[in-house]
Amino acid sequence: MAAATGAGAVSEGMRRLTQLSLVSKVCSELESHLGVADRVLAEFVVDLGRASASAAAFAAALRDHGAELPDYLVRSLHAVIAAIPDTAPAPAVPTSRGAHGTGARVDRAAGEDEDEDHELEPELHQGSMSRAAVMQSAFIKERRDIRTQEQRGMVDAIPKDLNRSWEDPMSSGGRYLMQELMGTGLSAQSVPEWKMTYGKVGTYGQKLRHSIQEQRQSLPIFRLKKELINAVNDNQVVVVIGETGSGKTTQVTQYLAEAGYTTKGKIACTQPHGVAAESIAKRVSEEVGCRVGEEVGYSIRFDDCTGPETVIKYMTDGMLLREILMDGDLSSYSVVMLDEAHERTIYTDILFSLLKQLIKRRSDLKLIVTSATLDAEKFSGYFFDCNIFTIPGRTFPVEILHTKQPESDYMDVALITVLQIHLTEPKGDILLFLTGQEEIDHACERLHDRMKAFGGDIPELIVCPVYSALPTDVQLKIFEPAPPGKRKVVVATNIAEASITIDGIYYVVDPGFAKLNVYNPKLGLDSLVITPISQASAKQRAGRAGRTGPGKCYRLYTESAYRNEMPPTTTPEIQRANLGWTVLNMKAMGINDLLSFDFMDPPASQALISAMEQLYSLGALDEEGLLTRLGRKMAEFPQEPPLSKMLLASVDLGCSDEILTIIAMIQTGNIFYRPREKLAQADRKRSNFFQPEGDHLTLLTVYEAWKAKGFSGPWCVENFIQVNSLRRAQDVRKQLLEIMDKFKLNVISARNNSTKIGKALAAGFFFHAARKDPSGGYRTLADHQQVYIHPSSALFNQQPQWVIYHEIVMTTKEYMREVTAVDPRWLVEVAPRFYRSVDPTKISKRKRQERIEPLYDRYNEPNLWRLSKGRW
DNA sequence: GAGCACTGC
Repeated sequence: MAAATGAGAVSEGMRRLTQLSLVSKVCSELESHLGVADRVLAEFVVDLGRASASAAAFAAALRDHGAELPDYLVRSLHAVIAAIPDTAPAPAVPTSRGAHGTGARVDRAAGEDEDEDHELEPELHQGSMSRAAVMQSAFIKERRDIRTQEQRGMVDAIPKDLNRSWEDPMSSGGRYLMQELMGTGLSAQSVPEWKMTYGKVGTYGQKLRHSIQEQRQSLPIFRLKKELINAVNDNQVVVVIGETGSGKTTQVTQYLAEAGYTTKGKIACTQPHGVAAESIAKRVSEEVGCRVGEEVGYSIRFDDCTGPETVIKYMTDGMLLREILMDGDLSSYSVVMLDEAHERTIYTDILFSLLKQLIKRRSDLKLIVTSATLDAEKFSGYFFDCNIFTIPGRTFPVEILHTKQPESDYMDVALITVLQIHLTEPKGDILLFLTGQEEIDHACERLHDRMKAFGGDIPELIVCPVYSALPTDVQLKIFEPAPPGKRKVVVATNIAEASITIDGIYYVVDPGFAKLNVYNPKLGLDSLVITPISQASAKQRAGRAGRTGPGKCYRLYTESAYRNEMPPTTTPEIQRANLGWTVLNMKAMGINDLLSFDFMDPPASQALISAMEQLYSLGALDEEGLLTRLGRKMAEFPQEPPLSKMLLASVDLGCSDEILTIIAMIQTGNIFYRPREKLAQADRKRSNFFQPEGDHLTLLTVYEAWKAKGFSGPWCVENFIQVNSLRRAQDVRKQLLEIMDKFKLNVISARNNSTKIGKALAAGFFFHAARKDPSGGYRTLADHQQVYIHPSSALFNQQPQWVIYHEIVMTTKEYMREVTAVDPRWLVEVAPRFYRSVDPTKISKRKRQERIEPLYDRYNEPNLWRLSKGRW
């Protein structure tokens, strides 16, 4: 079938087109007859229809599987099929349930050759029916699942208009991209089929319809060019409200360059996301007519694509913060544009304050802060009541649909909605927001499977997962519209909410929710919480549907939930994150009085204090809260302070080679790949790497083994290891190594001396120590919390007396992740500010067993740390 | 016996 070409294929395509419109008609008919609540049944029927090669087959399938449907429905469906003008009576199909009228079939397309049809028909028919048989059990099961949801009131989530048909002529030969990819060297056995389409997505080049200049001039900002330049000339700070699609990000820099600002220095434009900085720089360099890295460049972690000629520099906000650390006056810049400032990353928030001070010192420096409408007044107020410049957006209306009742399981409803859009809505790509990688993978897999089951019967739906573990170039490709006649569904996290331009999206499905990292300073513990998104985020998401034309946004929550339960804006990151790294860097910039620092929205003072306590116990701050020499070195490393401490300690201990690798691996995360369907096999493979000392050495072992195999990709696949993660670890390691070189820190191997490695680990993570508890599990030494070794740990079956852990995750229990066994004497040795051995003659029986205790109770007496003396 | 994002340096 797949190979059918020529007239046969045309007639097949025509047949399927007719088939499709038939199913649409059935569905719209269903809707008018049965109302919304039966749309689940409609889904089922649609599925049956898709699996059938003809109306007759459809009718037969209805009779065979109709036992699951109410009689009245089966009757009315047969009536509908028979009444469709394009159908003609076909030979009755024998059925056990007797006759509900006769079956029907689709007319052949005009001019079709009789013989060919005969040749095709049996094969199509059989193939389709056997597919239908395979699908039957799945559909019935799924329908039951859906029915359960129906009882929970979910069915109204399914969008209404089923009566529209697909506008574009689809390609009948739309086969699966994976078939083209066979033989690319990827092992089909280990890589899920739907993932194999990655490399193909976006390789179609979209021809630009207009010249670049025409495009630039069509942007809403173009009319305001002169006013904008004047505003910047006349004001040192301007807040710019640039709505989506206004062109501010790409044009403002160019206008200011044309106005002569680049003769006095560079123009910096910050972005919260590296992918955005990179893609924008590429776009702007096209417009300017240079290569990236010449006049226009970008600078993100691991990728500094700038040169001596670079005058327009797109960069991450974190990168500009690092530059301020090196040059407090930013003397090489004439303009700083903080773009997407409403996203309120920690870095933008600190840049706010630093730049506010800097413009007092440098009257020639221009500052532009872009903002969403909602925050503009606040931003202006913070920057001396500066002027607000509004650029209207070029957006199309977006119809917003809410559900009538709350959802309890957004995932299924989201998938049904996507399919519904695909089957019934006119052309346009779909963007679905989910909360995490696993959800995305799961969704893509199910969509792909479903589409495969449909075969070539309906237009192709290209499934595009987007999350950070994917290589950047793949992500960038995904942001192009689908080729004509095909539809794309981008399944993404909040990464797609803003910053990144995705064209061709007409439909947005927003369940939403999002995962937010919430830091509890009292417990010193990060936890990921699925929380409802803010109204502002919801608007952003909906806006994604109106970039290319009028769109629709399907919100899988009620309008009342939107109004009453969702917060207007998201809490700025600085008020919910662990501030260790931030505080260390501020100290390194010479900002000592953090409690009276001019934050736009100050973090809780408890969060600042506990960050300072942690830095003190690591030896990065002294008793006065001033940066130590050790702290200064730690600030050079782009990672959490405990990791930097661990690395610096490893230099003295003589195991920095190993610790470098461990740090790179631990920061990368997601090393082991555990596909749902091969959990046992994946876990077996993983356990081959287990080391008796614990997870840190296990990670080291994985990396070393990969290295010994020449950094081989197939080896990773074989061992259920995520090759992208290892490559990133390799990058991180390389970067850390460069910093080590810069400061002439020795890279020494411990040569299997695991004690050295253990001590280095303890030097960074001594406050994450726990002791086996007689009542089961462990208790942390610092605050006696009950915790457990994570079942994925190499030590899960060992349960050693004393351990240190990298982090605690709260899931069903409080689990320690990345656990290593330690000798408690190491703790006293490496962290004298935090632990001391207890005099056995002066303590209680219980304490005598422990023989080690934290030096102070940091929660009840937060200031006690000032009393302890230590030498660093 | 398990569930977890994103970004940034």
